[in-house]
Amino acid sequence: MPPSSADLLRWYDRHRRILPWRAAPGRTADPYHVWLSEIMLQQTTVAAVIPYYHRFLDLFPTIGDLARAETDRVMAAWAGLGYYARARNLHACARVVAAAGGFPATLDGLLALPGVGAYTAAAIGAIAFGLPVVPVDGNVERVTARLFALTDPLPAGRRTLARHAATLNDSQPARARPSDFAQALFDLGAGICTPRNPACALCPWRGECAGLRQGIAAALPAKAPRAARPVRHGAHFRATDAAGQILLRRRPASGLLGGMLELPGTEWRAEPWAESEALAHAPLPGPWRQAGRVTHVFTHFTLHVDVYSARIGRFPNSAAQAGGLVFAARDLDGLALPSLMRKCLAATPPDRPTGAP
DNA sequence: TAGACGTGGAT
DNA sequence: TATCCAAGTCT
Repeated sequence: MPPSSADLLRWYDRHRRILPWRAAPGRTADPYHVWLSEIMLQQTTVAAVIPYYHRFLDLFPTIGDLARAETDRVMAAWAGLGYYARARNLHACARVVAAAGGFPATLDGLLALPGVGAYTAAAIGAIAFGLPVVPVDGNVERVTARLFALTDPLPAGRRTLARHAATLNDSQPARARPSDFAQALFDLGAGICTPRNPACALCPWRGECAGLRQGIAAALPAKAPRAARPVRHGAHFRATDAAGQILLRRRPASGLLGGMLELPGTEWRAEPWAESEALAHAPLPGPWRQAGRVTHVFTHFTLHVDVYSARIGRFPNSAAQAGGLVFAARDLDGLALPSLMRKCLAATPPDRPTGAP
């Protein structure tokens, strides 16, 4: 027997989560709010997103404000959230949408926007425009795998999962409330059908769940084993001048931490850097001392950074010519510094000026 | 298709 | 401490 969308919606009406980007019952959400939240929520927890979401709406109340903002302001507001291509695409998308006078209300139109893939297009379509589609995110994959007892490991089994998920809204109650149905699936996955220790006894679909009936629900979806995470090493340099300014530079516009600021440093490679070797990459003559060591875990490698610190009287012009950017240390909070670089700065309190107490 | 792409919290 | 995980997209 297919799952009853009416049962899920009834459960949702009693248990739905209150979230800043959600419309009040019976109201339609603002497409700008839905889109902004969906981009932020990609591979990111609700708890991490909420403060960023509020800050963005404070800084950029409308998509026009976001479109007109300088890129670095957007990157700075995103700093710490990770996956910075999302911020670059967010800004590009805002410009496209603002120029067009609003979001497209079709799946194909949404899918053509920068940073909007199959999931996000469906989510915006269902939530903001009432399109009768099922957005398939990690929650919906998990619910679907368990409901139909689909045991093919991810990511290979993704096609099969999506095909089954697309049938979830086949019945009339779901079709009548596409926005609520999509969000009901999210809430079910986040609150009941959780990755570990699912609360099957409380599930509105417990009677129709093949995974529960077969006793395999908690083990689904199966996932292919992951590759081991390699280790890389780097060195970065914190130079502070007499005025309390520090020297930064801009990373390339694409790739890892693309478009963000960083302390000048070496490349990141498999072999550790000997001190003498690292110092050859210092942006200034020094004198440098190793002031800290930072470990940072990225998705696909672990990075160990030796952080060197030096206080010099005044930055030479050659530093700026080499792409160096000078900022007051007290302004660092508002800069486009990724978490890795904030760790490096926190690990190296600035050297005291000679003679200071 | 598989790998690149961040971060912080939970277990 | 180690591993997993979170409303994925792009190449």
